[in-house]
Amino acid sequence: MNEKHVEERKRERASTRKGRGSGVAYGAFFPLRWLFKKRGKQPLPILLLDKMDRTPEAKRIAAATSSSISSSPAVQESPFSNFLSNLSPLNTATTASYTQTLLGTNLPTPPVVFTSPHINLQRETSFLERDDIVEAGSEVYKECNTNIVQVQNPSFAEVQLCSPSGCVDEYLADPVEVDSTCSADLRSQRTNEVPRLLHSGFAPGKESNTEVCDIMFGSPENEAVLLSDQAEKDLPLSSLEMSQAAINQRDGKKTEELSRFIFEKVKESDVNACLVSRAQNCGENAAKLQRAGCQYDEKNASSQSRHSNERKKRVQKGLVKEGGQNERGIRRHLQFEAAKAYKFTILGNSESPCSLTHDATNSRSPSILTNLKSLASSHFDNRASSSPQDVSCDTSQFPSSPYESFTSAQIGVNSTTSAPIHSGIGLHLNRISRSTSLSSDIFSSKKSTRYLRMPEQMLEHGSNNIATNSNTMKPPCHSMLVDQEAALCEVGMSASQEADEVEELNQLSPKRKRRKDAYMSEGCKRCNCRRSKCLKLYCECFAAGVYCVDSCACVNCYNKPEFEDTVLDIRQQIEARNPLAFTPKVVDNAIDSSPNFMEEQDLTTPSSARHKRGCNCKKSKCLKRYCECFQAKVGCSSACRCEGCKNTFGVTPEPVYDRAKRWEAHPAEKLDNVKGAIACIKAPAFSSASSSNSAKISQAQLPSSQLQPSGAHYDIPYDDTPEILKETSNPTKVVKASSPNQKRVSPPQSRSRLRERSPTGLRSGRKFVLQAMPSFPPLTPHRNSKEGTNEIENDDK
DNA sequence: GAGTTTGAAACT
DNA sequence: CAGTTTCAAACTC
Repeated sequence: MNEKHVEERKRERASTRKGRGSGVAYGAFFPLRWLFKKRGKQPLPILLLDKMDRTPEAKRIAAATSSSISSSPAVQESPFSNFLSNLSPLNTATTASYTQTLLGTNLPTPPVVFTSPHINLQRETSFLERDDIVEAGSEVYKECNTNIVQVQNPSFAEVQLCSPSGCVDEYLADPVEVDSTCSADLRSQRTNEVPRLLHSGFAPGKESNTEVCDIMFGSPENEAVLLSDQAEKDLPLSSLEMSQAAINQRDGKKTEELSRFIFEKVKESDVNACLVSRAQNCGENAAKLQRAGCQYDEKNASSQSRHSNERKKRVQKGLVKEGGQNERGIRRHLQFEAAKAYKFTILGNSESPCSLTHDATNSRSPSILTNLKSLASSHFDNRASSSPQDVSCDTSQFPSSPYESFTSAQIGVNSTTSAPIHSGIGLHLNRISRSTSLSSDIFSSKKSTRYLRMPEQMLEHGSNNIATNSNTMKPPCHSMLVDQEAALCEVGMSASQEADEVEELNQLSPKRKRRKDAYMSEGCKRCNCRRSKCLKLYCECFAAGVYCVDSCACVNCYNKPEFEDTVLDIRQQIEARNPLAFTPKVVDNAIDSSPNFMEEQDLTTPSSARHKRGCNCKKSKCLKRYCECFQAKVGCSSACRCEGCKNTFGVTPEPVYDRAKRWEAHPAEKLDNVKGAIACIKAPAFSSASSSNSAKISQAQLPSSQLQPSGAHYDIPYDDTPEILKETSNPTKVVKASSPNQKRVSPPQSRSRLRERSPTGLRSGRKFVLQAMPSFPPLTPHRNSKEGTNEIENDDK
């Protein structure tokens, strides 16, 4: 942190600024900025927290940061981009309007990464009736309940968020998926053509580019025809019942090819141009789709159509302040991971568990499916409670940027169902991102659960199964570009939950009660940061991946949409230090374990969840909210290093730390413990997880075979192999396997000896765990390796 | 509401 | 990387 860096950053942004105004959809290029960063073409800006203030200069810097996303001149001037810029003129009011809004050179660039309602409002609207989606969703819900296994690709099994206000859905739902669903065959054909083009070489010629682009993103003309035909044939809902297998096959192939293709395109710096073209096509599709959607409305949903049209008019007139009262307390989730996922895909990182291939293979993870199931359940529960008039669905909210598409993707309906996926650029970047971060979609669907209105609730309902799942499932990619605020704040709680809330509220201290009350009334979490600028993990909002809201009492807050770039930078820096920094603190054992284990676990108990890193309490005895485990209403696990733990949600007979110390003092006991652990492992079934003490024991002694690789087992303590555990001759190893406190347990010589004996075994095993987890993919290759290193180090500890 | 305690996060 | 500092929430008075 020094002045030099500040100046460099200013200059860098000033120079970048000059390149703006190219008429390129801003959002579409944003990921490339990340790409260039990662590829070393642009140094990572060093954010100077200490230098930041509310001065105009600082704001200017922040604004400049936000605006420094335009494509490079080189890209813009490439033959390919020139060609594409002449293609697919924006001839619809929709596109023109939106493009104009975004491309105004003098306008502050709206936050794209954090999909903003404002952006949405600027778009012209066309509505599919929400009831249609809801109705379709009901069908899917049945499907999910009866045969969840059919959902082979969780990344597409997104849950339509259905807030009472409906505002989120309205602006994010995208009916193109209907198109994509119905045109699966056509798209498959296109997909099949991609390899041919790729193998035959890609020349930046006009025809080839056009062809590839159309194949890549789908011909807008064809899609439009399909849409129209579909609408005329009155097919929209029937399309929802299309074979999931066919869809997945198609998507799987396509995304894989797309990722490859995009990677090639990035190399040629022409992806921007291609995206431009597709952004334009997207606009065309929007108009066509809009027409198609209107036809359908007229035929099938006259009453809803009326409401839709009324709302459309209001929106067009700018009279609808989306959400109305319902947007109070609304905030936007930070959406970094989506960008990273996209970037990752662009980079074609084969190491990433986020890779498409990985996605395809891991998408069948039973735990994922289970989570999906619960999510679907909760989602549709919410959906069922939505009032009809609030379920209109704006079909024209095409994302014009990848980020917006991410948003839609995340909130969009399960593609198995009516999954709104965008044609054109949005659709495909979206799909890539979704494929790349398959779990994130599902996990981020936490917004669809009534327990997860806000992060704090996620913790406070940690004892609840669904909440636990959601906690667990809040992924590193948890905060994908989502405009989920309304949902987070609006989704209601059940009566019992509310009663619990009230009871809990009554037990709180007055101050805490006020805070809690404010929270409950606001429906959103509020921070009170004074010095961190809400850009550190100290800030609960920031740590939760949400923007601060006006009701926050924070001072000098930078965790706001207008500082999105700053937030992104900071977040990236934090994740560089700790890739799991933004992962949920509480994970569900169910996710960490095999289906068998899940069956044997009582998932309704707090013990089914545990704190990811474990607490480190010394004085609170894990009996106060200082303790993160206690706060999350989960039992302390073997990951904890607490002293004198009396966690009522799950207390080991003997705190691990104490036990570790005892072992250290009396090594002879180690062997006994080892034998006991092995005996426990060999036990046919785990004891009831509802036992408060079982959490630590079962987790610590769980054989790795049951922990991997299906789940998001990114935690450290339990991933040693059974072989290691079986080596009872070396008690230290068993201590390692069963306790995260090995750092304090293992004598240095033992550790070194362990390394000597198994120089690679543990490392590979650790990496396997990390790479096998679909839910929390490393964000960058660097981080990937770093994380692996960290895990190894932790292992050594 | 002010002050203290606590433990996580950040820093050195 | 262990120790220290910073930070904000939790808690007490």
